[in-house]
Amino acid sequence: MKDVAAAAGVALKTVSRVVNDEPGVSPAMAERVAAAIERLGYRRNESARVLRRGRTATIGLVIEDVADPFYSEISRAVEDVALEHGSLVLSGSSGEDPRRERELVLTFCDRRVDGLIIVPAGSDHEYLLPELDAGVRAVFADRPGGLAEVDTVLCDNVGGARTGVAHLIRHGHRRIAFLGDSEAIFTARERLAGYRLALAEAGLPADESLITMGPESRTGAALRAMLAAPDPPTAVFTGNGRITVAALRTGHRPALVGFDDFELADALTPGVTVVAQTPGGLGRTAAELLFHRLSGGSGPAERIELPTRLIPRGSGELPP
Amino acid sequence: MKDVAAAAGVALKTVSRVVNDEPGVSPAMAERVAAAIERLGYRRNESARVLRRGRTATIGLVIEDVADPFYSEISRAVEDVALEHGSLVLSGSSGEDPRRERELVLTFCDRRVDGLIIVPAGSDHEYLLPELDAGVRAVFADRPGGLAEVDTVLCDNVGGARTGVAHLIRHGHRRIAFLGDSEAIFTARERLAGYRLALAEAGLPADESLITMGPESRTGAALRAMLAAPDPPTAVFTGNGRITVAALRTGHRPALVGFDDFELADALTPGVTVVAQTPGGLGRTAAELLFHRLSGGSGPAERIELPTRLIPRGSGELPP
DNA sequence: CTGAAAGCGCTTACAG
DNA sequence: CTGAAAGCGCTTACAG
Repeated sequence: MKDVAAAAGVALKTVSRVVNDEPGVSPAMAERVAAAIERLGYRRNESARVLRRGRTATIGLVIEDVADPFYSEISRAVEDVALEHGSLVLSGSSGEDPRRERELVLTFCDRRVDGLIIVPAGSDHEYLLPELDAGVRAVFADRPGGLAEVDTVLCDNVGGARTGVAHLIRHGHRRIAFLGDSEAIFTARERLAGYRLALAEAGLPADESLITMGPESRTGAALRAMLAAPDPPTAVFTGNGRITVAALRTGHRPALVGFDDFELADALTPGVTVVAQTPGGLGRTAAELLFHRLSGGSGPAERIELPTRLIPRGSGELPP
Repeated sequence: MKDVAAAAGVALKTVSRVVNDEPGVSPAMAERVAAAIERLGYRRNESARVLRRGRTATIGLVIEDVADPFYSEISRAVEDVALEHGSLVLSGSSGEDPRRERELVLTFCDRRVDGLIIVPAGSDHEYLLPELDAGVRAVFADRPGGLAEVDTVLCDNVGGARTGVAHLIRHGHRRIAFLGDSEAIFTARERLAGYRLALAEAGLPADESLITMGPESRTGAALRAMLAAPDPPTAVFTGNGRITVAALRTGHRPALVGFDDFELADALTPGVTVVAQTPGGLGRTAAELLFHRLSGGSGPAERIELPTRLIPRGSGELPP
């Protein structure tokens, strides 16, 4: 910038004005400065700018795993919204490890991100307090975090699971298994609650031997064991996309409704009936809420719940 | 830092030494400073550090679309390697638009990233030259860019396609269709070349009416038209994961080998035979090469080609 | 082992 | 409309 100022024969401040499109520069002078910028190939140093201004025009995104289609769709949506607002995205995968989540968040804060979108791996977010005090804005997505004063965007987990299970009941099933993710995960617990709710509403008993909670690596064995037992389930409700896929991999094809839509759900035989949420919508909503706050939006913390949608494709309409 | 220095009763430089684990601080003093840091909740301002040091410990990643599983696996691998080297990743999706690629890259350069990993959307990378001169390191991944002096990591596109098509020929097919992505894309052209090579090696004629190049939105119609024509193909080779999925969606199940592995390829009936590349390996190799350069690794530009692997699952072993 | 001074490249606040 | 000075929070280079 100093070189540009010298080349154009003006003061530093004038170059700064031109670079930032600030008003109050005569056209002639602006022209002269622009020419010097062009000639020298000058580009503003963002680090210096950040140091002075405080805002980095960067947000941090912490998800579980970018390689998981659910989270990569969230990523894409967040990225798109950020771009619309002239921001960039630093992202990182926590791998469901609360310590890693914390580390990533704090690293992002050291880089002075303006805001954070966090898919909480843990439930304790005390560590965020000093950062929030320092002015960082945060939004929890997909799951609530441990701080009530932070905006949160979820999907209707209970309602979605309830709808899916009710659908199986309507098609005549009485013994319906629930294969969910680890109970440590909020969404897994909520969906289990929706399952129980649907059974209760239909006056059906909840047989605990038909419920398994755990990572998808254990889904296959659990399903096989249930189907081999006396009085096996005639239908299965799977608690997320990875678990649905793991269940399908077993080769068994009981009646099935899965939480989360996934690629090729319609290409299998039969097509897989799902309760679809929109990860893109989740990401977009969280990002828009964040930028709303960053541009001064005030008011109490919001808790937004996005609807789900049942998509019948065949597997959920099989008779017992 | 000033506050910490005051609180500990030492000079700024001493605090800096402690914060950066520099040698030459007496244990007693280090202790005193550490206590003050703890007490005041001090955290180093990275922007100021960057401004002074030059290095940002951040790299930029430009891919086509994070929401595409192929690229999100690359992302994850790059992120992991970056973390191992204490770096963060700014990422962006170009959407196959060369202008968007350029914009993202230059924005990343404005933020003074140390290095770039680019999946080129365009073939003209003149715009990178000034940045390279300014000291940014770059690696092209998945496709070569327009600069021979830049390190490049690819997979063996020609060899992979050749192997896949030869596999179909070995199973008795004589009329094999090729459904590839747009000819504007390097990998699509290379794979088409591999297809032609395999046919030529088997002494089979290349029937141009069996070749379609274009985005996956046109795959379904193209395949249906081919199968409805007189003398239809008995087998299909699909040029990437998205196109394979689009072909499967038609419901038709000719013999098929697809480039790229994908989730559920083994759960379909029949299982889908694929030529698998390892997106994770691509990302990891590119990132490791980048960090090697960043830590001073010299020598001429490398061009690394990763092998592919044929995975027979049924669809590629169907007879004509 | 410890520190005082200068400077990285900008923007802020103020003066003219 | 234009500019000179101070300062953002660090690190570098040098002195003691």
